[in-house]
Amino acid sequence: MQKGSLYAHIESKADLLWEVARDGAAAFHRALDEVPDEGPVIERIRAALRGHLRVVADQLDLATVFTREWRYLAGERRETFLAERRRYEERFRALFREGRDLGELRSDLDDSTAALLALSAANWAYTWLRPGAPTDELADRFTSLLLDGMRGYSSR
Amino acid sequence: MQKGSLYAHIESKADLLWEVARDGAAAFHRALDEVPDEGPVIERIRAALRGHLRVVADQLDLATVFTREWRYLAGERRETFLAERRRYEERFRALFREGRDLGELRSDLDDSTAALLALSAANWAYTWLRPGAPTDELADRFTSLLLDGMRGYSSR
DNA sequence: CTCCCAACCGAACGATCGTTAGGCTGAGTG
DNA sequence: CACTCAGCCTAACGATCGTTCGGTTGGGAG
Repeated sequence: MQKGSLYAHIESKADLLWEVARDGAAAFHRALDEVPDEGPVIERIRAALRGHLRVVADQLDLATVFTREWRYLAGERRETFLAERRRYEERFRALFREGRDLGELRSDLDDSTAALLALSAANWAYTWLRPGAPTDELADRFTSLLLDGMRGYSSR
Repeated sequence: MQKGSLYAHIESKADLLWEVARDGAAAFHRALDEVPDEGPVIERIRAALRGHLRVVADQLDLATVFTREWRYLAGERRETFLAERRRYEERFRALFREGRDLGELRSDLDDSTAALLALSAANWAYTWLRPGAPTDELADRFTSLLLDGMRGYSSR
């Protein structure tokens, strides 16, 4: 398809970015919706990381816009998008907070730092994950390291 | 300064990118050079993370090129840069490997996953860290989480 | 005082980018 | 069969980008 033909489907380049950004936000939130809100928090964290990495590998274009290209959005669209992004981060943070409050994670856990560390790893994946790569195992390795750390031995 | 005036100092835009990419690689390697190669591995990991985040906060432009914009390098320059980048990652991985082999970290540690997780967090920082931010404390929070995990209690 | 030289300005060039508009094609529909 | 319509191509427009080049400025050095 030639570049001009694209304009039979979109209004402007900025509109296209906005559409893709919304699709990306929806994809990541949908992945989080699949995570049960009952059961062991540890399993839910694992599921959330799996879901995120799946979106990255299966819809790399969406993920790239969601994680980086969104900053070329302008004005109100940018603000609206950022609110969705913050909500996504907050949903992640809530997982860690709940795990701590329920006694499944250490009582002195800083949920902001925990979410930042987990989401940094998840977000950074868009730079090197290739489409179609198997990601569940990778997500589980991350989860295991995040939960049990590098020092001492696993309690599982 | 007008855009044209820049060409009194550089040959081309591509050359400028190449210079900055080399400066960035040098800055990150120099930060790693400051990490002692003796002493507890755990302290060296902390120092390495501190060093990386310091470069990000103090030289955000260099860090941005080192972590993302390098991919607009072409041909041989790109390959040369990527070799330096891989060497940087390998130096990180070696820290975790040594920690495992010396018994300071768990014996079943996957040093590749560990380095990937730590460097993902360190790299992602360029998207949100603002220049001049205090980073040592952040690096230490990351280090603590990575070492001891979110489950159980710290052994320190 | 004159000259030099580094550093920047200002205008212009071709190339690329975002966008528009008109035309072609081919698979339905009546 | 004529007609529609979605989907693509092609050529062109103004704007921006990377780059060049001659000119201007403001300090030193002789």
